[in-house]
Amino acid sequence: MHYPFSDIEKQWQDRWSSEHTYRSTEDPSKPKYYVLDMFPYPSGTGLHIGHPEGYTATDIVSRFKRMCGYNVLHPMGFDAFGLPTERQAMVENIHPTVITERNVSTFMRQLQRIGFDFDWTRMVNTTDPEYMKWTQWMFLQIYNAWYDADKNKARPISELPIPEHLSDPLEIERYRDERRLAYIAHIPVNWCEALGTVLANEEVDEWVGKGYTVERRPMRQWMMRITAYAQRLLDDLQTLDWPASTVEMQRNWIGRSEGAEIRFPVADHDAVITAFTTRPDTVFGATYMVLAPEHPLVDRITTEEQHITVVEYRNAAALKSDLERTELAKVKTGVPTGAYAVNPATGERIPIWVADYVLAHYGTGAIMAVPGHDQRDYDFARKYSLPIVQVVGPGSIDDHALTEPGTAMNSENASVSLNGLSTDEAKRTISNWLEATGTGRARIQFKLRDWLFSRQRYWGEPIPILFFDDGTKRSLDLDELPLVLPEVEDFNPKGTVESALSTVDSWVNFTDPKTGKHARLETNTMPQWAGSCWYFLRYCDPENTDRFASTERERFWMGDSGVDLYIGGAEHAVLHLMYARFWHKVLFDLGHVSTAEPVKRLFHQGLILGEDGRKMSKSLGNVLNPDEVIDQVGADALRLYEMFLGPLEASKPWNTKGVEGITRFLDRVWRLVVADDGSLRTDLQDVAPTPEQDRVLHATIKKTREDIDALSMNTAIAQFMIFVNEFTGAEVRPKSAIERFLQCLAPFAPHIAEELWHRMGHTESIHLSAFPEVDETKLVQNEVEIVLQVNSKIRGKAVVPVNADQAAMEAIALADATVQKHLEGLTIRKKIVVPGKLVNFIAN
RNA sequence: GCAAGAGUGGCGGAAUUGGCAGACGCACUGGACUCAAAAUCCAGCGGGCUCAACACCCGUGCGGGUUCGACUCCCGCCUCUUGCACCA
Repeated sequence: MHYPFSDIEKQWQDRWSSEHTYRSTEDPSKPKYYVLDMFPYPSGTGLHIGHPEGYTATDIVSRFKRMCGYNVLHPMGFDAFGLPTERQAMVENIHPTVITERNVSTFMRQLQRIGFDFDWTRMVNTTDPEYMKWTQWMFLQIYNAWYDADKNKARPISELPIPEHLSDPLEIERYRDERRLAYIAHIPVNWCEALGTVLANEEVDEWVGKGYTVERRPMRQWMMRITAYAQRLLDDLQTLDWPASTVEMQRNWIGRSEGAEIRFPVADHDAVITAFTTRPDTVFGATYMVLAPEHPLVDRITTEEQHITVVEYRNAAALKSDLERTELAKVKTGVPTGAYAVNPATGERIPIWVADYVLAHYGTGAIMAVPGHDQRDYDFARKYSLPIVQVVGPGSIDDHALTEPGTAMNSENASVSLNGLSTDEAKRTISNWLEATGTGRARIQFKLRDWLFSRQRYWGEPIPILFFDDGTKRSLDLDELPLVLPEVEDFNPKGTVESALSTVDSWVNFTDPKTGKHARLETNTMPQWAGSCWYFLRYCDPENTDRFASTERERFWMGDSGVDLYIGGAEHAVLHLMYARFWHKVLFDLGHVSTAEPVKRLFHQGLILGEDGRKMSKSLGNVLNPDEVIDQVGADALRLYEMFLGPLEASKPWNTKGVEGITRFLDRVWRLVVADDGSLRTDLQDVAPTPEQDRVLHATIKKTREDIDALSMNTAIAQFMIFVNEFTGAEVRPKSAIERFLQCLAPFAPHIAEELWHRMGHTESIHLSAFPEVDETKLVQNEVEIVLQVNSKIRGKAVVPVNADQAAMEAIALADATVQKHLEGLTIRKKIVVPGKLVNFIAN
């Protein structure tokens, strides 16, 4: 029969809660450890089986660190703003606040059943007005800041030098607005009519996959100037202990490329086309130019004859989705504008085309096409019979473009020659020439784009900006925050580009008490990412009403390296983790936080797949509910099983038989201490462990310590099983060894460990006890088994004293019958002796 | 296409300054206990050869290489997963 997990788990959870066992301490004499989970979105479906995986891992680490004498912060909260709640509210016709409360309480109940050591007094909820207040305040910090490129940091907008020629307040305001880190722009965005909102590029796939239609539409939007931080976001990746794949993804996302921008005058026209290229050394081979269909110069330079063709082409391109313009469109299309540009290097007139293989939002939206050395340009030139010139050798451009570096050729004019130079030299030389002649300059281009920050939804943080009738505006002061959402009758999409907030006239339209002027409030709200950019700061000091967190407590917990360990899914590798880094850096520049990076060590747990090896989903019917698993086998078994399944970072399938193996193990642990009748076992005695028992015990302590630090929970549990196998077979079970084993087990299976600890006579919680130390002397073995080899093949084994010298080992090896057999008739040419490992005779 | 990571028994997985491949668990087989079953306990469990033991041979995706010795290091492939994808 199973041990009584359902009784003891509930009982200990209640007792830990009433005794505040896991209340975070802030003892300045002890070091701190901040271990963080990515907080969940409280969906209506409740916790799924994947949630406890990462949470259990952090729970183990936090319990272990607490037992090692650290002040530990292991908090939990809810990322509760977002579209699904609003949609659920619409379906059920209940206010999102109520839905959120309901979902949060379900999540909390489920989390508590698993026995996590979260300090619930520090719980945060992004929709709580007291939390929102600081999200809005931080937004305004960003809004009221500009990026000082000289000092390479953000500074308050009040410190922005205003050019002397500006005197009109509106002009000064515009000058500032153009430099704020949060600003309004009119750009094409992903608009979803059915959802009634714009979506971030990264969100589009998800909703299109669910059958929604997303179109590109130019709209007024709030943007975050994350691009100002591109270089720092890239550089600081080196300081982080993050998964290589995530660092790589962020690097790609930032997409730094070095090159030059080159100015091409339009022939017989005053316009100039600026093109960005990473290969300025090939400028002599630029035989045509291409503008993106959306490029602002297209209208100005297109000739009368080409006008209709170009307009038609542009309209067709506008209707294409991004998918059609990229993935599906392997065949490039384009039309000539009829205009010509002058290649500044060759002085030749080259035709200007419009083609949608050039993206409006990257670089300058225009390229110099070098078909000889760029495959895309090559394909296009071949299709439309444009000239192809080779300016880099060696090799032939008969079949394809030569994109590799080489030696410049055919690249000479009256004032500069690249001929004979390597690609690197040629780049330097031409960049200097461009600069000297005013036709261009070296430049670094990033792929990263500014962050689209506004949503046209109800269920998000309102943007605290007032617009006055005279065209001026002001941001709300701290004493006016939080700006809370108004009650609405109906938050369904209105088919307009404004959120449901715009329908609440009394909220939107009012007389500003501070200025006495008539004002309109911004009706856009913030995206879900906003609240998750800084929640880890709020955990440090969640009750604070004067600041998002006091300086002292922020410094105490964020220390000099920020969050010590952050565990969450890899799906946030670029979005949340990039946004949060940016947000944190702005706060850092403005002096509000003490670290340049929020998270020192990051780890992604893998997916738990269905028993069939496929991703769990409702439609496949392979979804598991943690509540059911706990009902059947208990929380400790659920925790242990999820950890034993395999490496934390790997995706691995659930296996019900495997769960049985874990329950069997826990039953064995129970029986190590408790007899069938429920009393303490009589063979549990105050005796000294045997040397072998001591060795297993200390190996277990050592492995537990090492494996928790390495997040290798599965191998620690394997060691627990070895311990239990060893001690189950013992006639007498030394109490001291069993107790120390329970302390090792405690972070993993907190309930059973606590119960047995108390049954063995302790009155204090095992989770507040000091983690056992390793006695290395107990691990030293007197004798070791070595391998005897002849010509590198294993021919025997021998047990030798651990300190046996080479001669002794050789002698033992030579005495082995099988070794002798294999050496018969051969001469030993070489002897390899590795102390404690092997003896190898090379003979022929 | 580019980038990152992975490939080990029937299954999940262990093992890295190069030194006994398969720890631990699951499944399976046998035994003990039982009238019997379940549970529990004990033992076995990569493949080949062998009645069996000893001995021997093969074996970490494939093909090469370095080395006394390679799951581990190097070169070239194949497959899978994830991410990015006309980024000039």
